[in-house]
Amino acid sequence: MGASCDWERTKFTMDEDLSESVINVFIDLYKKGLIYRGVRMVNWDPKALTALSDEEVVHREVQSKFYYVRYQIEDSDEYITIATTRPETILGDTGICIHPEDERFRHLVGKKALVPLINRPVPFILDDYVDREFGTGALKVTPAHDINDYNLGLKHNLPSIDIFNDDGTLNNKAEIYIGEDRFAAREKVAEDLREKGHLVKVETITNSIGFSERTDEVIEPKLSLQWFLKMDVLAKPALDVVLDDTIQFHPPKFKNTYKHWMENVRDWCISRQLWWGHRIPAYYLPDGRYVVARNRDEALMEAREKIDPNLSNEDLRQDEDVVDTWFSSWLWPISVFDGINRPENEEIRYYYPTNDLVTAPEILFFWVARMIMAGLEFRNAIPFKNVYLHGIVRDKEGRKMSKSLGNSPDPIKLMDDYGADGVRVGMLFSSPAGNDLLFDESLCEQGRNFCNKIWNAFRLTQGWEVDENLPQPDNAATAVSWFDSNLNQALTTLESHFEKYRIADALMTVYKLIWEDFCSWYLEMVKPEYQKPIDGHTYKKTKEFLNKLLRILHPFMPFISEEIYQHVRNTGESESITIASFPKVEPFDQEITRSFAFAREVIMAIRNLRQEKNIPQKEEIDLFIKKNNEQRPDTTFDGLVQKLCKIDRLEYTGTKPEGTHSVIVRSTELLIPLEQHIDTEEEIRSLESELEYQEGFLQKIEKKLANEKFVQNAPEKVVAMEKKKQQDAQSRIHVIKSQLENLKK
RNA sequence: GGGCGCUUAGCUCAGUUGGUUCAGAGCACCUGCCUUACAAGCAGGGGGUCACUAGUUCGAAUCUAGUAGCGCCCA
Repeated sequence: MGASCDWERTKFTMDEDLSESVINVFIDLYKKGLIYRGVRMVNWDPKALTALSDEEVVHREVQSKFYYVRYQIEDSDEYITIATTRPETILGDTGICIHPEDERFRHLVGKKALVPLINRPVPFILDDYVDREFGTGALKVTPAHDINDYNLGLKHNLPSIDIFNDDGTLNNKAEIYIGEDRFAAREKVAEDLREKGHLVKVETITNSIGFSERTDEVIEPKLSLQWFLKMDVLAKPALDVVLDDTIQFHPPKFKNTYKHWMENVRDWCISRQLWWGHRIPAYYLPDGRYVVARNRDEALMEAREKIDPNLSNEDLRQDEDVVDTWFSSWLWPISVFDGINRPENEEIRYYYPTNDLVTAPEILFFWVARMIMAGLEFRNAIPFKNVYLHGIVRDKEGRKMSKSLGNSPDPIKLMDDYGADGVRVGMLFSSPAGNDLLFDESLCEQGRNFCNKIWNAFRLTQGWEVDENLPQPDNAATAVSWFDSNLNQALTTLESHFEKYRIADALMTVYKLIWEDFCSWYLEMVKPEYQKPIDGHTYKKTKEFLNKLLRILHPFMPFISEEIYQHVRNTGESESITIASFPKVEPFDQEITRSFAFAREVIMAIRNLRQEKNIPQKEEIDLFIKKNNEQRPDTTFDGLVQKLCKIDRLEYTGTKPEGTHSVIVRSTELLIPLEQHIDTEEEIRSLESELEYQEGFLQKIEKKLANEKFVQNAPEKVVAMEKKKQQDAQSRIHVIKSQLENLKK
């Protein structure tokens, strides 16, 4: 939605040059001895006839039968009972596992059990993997058909007997029911066990079964020959550059996660049984030997050279498998500029390394870590300096949005309802770096309202009639210099947020700058009276401010900022905001922003009083400001206070005039004449409660300052601040007290 | 089972490496306004023992340890 991309440069990992890079890298790593073939347990989908990644397997709790089967002990009348949900797999059993401390079975160690129906003798092994409480406490071990059994088998040197064909039917290793489907075989085996007296009982249990995300077929764990990439050599340098902050993660908490993974990294299984992808460049001979080469011709040459000079093209069969998609993605920062095939070309030298990578934490390992490895391995340089990890949008229940769950909001619908900018703002508002966010449409609504606000502010300025001959009123001049300072101050804050990758905070700064400072304050300050023109200078400055604000806003709201920019841009400026420069911080007057902060409090206090006393907006009132000791009053914003509060007469006074209601701001007393009866009793009550609060506050500070340890240990700045607070509180208390005295007279 | 993280207002979340009246934002809620850019708005308001317990410190939402819930990643 509104990304400013260079659409002339699109790339796909399956493009010819990028595919070539993948093949070249495969061959290079193979020659370095980093790629090898090995056996591994995969998630097999017998219907789709492919291995699946763990992410493509959906686990569901289902009702299953738990069969208790007894195995005879060899050369004995004794039996041992084991429990299983998959009785058909006993045909692939190669051991029985018992807990080393389980008294019930200790005497069986060294003996053998006979697998029922086929009478295969299998040994007992001892391992504390077994849960003594579960089932019967004895576990049948089928290394070829269960990942845990596979690991047990490896540990205890048990053979693997694979009894299934790829389509889930039994093969001749099963000895019986050859050609039957695994589920039909389960029924038949159970029936046979019952007939022969091996079935002790059947229970119902709930267990978790993996299903194929695509075919919904029950996943069969299957041993298969796969290609692997050794990780240790590649991981070490990739870990170092993150640990020493050559590459920085934002937020940095992901360093730990990364470290843990890189230190425990396992070899990367890079082959996939899919019909699409980059095909593995390995060519097999009929006897199973193979060569790895760029293409068929080179493979044939190499095979003739190394193996048999009489080989022909027909003798070679290319590996059916393809490489994992990440095996092309990890090259992206390099291959996108053809830096693998042409390492010295101009583009790769200009664009590599880049600055920032923006991605989700969930692919920190899959992708980010591997890009770093590839960068260091193939270019001897890191691919990027910063990694910004944004949150993942989840639904209200905290679930990841996914197509299969159907819980994603329809982005087109969202844009119809809130506009693309509105949706962007909604997303950005709730994206503190690295934390997930629960999707909430009300944030998009907020974004839409913001668009509306900006548009209306623009409409207001458009509607103004400009009179170039009109001199600039003082109020407008003050407003302009205040907003100019305020804008630059906000820009400073904004820069610091950007530097720290705090995008949501940056947006909030812009949001408040536009909505509160520009719309609610500045525009109200300079707005001419109804049907009167605005002076040329103020108009020009206002248009400049708007122009600047749009450029600041553009990264967050590209569409509306461009639309309005086209109306306010000056001749000679960039023709599109997408290429306009971001405003730079200019020196600003902090004095005026401080002075405004006070004026703002005064204005708010008066508005408050109006509301409390039900004084209509339109009715003009007078304001007396009691002179504060010997201090010189700051009158910079007096005119604007008058304008924004509809004050007819504003005067400084030494004493409180009759019939005025008093409001205290900081330690200044504001006195407003009220025609209606002034409830002295109530005023006294409210002043007394204010006095109580201020005295409590003062007490707290004085206690702190009386504490020698505090004065000694705290930084000077903090102590000075406390002293300032003390003074302020004291003078406020003084004002309240004298006011109370007046009232009680 | 291993690792990482979370718990702050009714809801969704900030709180920038312990110190301004620091307890915040938006939404929701309440009050008053159809004020001439904007009711998708304006001006105000209420609301939290910062999960719990103990510690470190002059000072803790922030640091340490434990407890209780919850989430994610990898097995």
